[in-house]
Amino acid sequence: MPSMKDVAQIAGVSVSTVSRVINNSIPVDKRTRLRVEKAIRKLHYKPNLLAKGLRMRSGGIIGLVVPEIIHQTFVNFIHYVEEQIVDHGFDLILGNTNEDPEKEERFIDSLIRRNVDGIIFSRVSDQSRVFKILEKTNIPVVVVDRFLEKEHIPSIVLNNYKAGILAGSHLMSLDHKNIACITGPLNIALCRERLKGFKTILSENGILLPSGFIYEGDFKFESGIYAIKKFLSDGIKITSIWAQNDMMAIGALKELNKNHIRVPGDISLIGMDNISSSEMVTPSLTTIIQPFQEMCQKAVQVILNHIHKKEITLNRIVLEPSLIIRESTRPLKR
Amino acid sequence: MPSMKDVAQIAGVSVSTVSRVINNSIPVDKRTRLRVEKAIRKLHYKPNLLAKGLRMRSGGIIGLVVPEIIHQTFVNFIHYVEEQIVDHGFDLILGNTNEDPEKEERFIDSLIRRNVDGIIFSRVSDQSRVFKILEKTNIPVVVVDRFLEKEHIPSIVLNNYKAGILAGSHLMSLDHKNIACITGPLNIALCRERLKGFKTILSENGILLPSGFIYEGDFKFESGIYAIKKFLSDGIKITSIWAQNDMMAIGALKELNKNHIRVPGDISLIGMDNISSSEMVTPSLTTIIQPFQEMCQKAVQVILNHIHKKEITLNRIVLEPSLIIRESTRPLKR
DNA sequence: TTGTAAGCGTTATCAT
DNA sequence: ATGATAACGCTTACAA
Repeated sequence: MPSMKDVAQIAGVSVSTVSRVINNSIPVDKRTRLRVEKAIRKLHYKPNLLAKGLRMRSGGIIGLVVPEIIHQTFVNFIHYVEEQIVDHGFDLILGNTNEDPEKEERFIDSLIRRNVDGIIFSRVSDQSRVFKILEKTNIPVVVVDRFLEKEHIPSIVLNNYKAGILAGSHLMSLDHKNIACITGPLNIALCRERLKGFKTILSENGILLPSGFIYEGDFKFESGIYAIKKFLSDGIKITSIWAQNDMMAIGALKELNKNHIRVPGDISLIGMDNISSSEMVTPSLTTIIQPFQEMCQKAVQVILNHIHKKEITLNRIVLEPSLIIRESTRPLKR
Repeated sequence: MPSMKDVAQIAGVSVSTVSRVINNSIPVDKRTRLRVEKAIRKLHYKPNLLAKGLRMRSGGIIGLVVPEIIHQTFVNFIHYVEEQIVDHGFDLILGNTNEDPEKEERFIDSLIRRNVDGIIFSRVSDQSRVFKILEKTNIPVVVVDRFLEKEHIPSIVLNNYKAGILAGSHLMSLDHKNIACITGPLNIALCRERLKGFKTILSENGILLPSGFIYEGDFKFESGIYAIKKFLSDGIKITSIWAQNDMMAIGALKELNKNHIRVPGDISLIGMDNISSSEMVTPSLTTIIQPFQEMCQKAVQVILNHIHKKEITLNRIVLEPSLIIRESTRPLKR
């Protein structure tokens, strides 16, 4: 690979001049600029990014930390973050922590040592020790899909409370009164928020959500299956269910099918996330959409603002979910 | 961030000694080594990777090029490649080309300028100009899921012909004789291979696959829907279908459901890829498994071999598909 | 407008 | 066994 030196030699100038031409930082004489550009073309010269990054203390890289790769939510984050990032001339280093604090720490470490320009986390735990490490680096950081109570770190979150409201309202608008909920892990705040919104809107309309009507799952397909098994063996009478993500909703659908309970004929079903399978299954799922693309846009924006020393976002940015009605919900027949 | 200089100062040695301790390249006196290590711990010192990469002409990075991110096949590649790579101490830079040659070129360019240690492609086109560029760099390169005819670049591919054989054999073992196929884009070699295997095994058993029984799709959900619409409007009589990926199979399933054609009651259905939805739908899909993990392992292995100057793989490595039987196929009733 | 030279944080060569 | 020193390829005062 040719270096600036080579270009300088061919153009008959010094390396600083070449640098100036490339970054057009300082005015350069038209004629010499032309000579330099010609040399650059001739050699197919491209500045080395490590040298540049080393010198500028800025690697031209954004790190994205996900707790899992094979999971549509994070695939969305990866997709949209990549899209945003390359648009702004950065490269993306992807790291999967597998929820392992040690892997997480190693990855963050590596990012710091690469002079990254920013780090985007999706769904870290409050406990995560990495924030302590990052505090002393002034590397721009943002958390997506999770609000950290204690830390003063900007986060982009969904209005999960509202999601619960949307699900509940829709079901009630269809006249359902016997309603169940399959939640995600309740040690995750966003699951509690969703449930809270759901409960609130129901109770405001005089509908109770007994604890037996709530099944705590883990966001996986199997949870949906177990939930239905539980509901069935408990013999509770319900006409509708909200599952806090599509995966569990589809699990529920599968188990309902197996027991010859029709959706939406006997039971209306709502999911959340709008994963691709949600419109592929029969019946297609009524679900709640998270604006993933917008979340990632905001996340990258927060980083860029920080880099350019504009307003540093210290609070949270809240985005709104929306309902998409498909085939799995219908008015209660009397 | 502290540098070697800081460590050296505290330990009262020169930077070279610090470097030696870290890389234990050359023997260092036990006592000085201890002093240095203490200083390192005290400062939480970690070598800067850009400086190291610049000096060593090796960035400690592997680039992964995918044509698309939101697509289970590539999600698999991303997942397994990441897994492999960090195991070997590299970081992963991910680039999505969106099938756009210009984006592809920019990405490769960026990788080269970062002194990457290897590049893994998934499914590039034969036309791709980047290989010309890469030829002069002697950066290890490997292609997954695609065999490049012309170039002498190692590739990891599936035995797609065999996949066709597996699908056909399974259907015939269930006594099916009226068989249709929904293919991927036939300008992609692997689709032609799959079809060829399928046709071959059928004809060896005296079963014809008339052109009207073949629908050329594009691997997307909608293709499955259109295929069924076409078969139905053409009025062809079939009892089983192989779709060359699960996405299209699920589309077909959806459209069959809509037309009250039962799977597997009226029609047996096979997919390919074993995407997560394939066991979530009802009936769960009989499908063909690609050993994605193994493919990625081999890919990384090829890169590592090249790096360590061991045997440089110049040929293709072929891996075998396997059949997993679930609910969507059953013996033909007479 | 241009060149010289120092510095970013390493590793590697050559002395000592 | 250890230390200077050059070099990796770039940017940026400072000089000219």
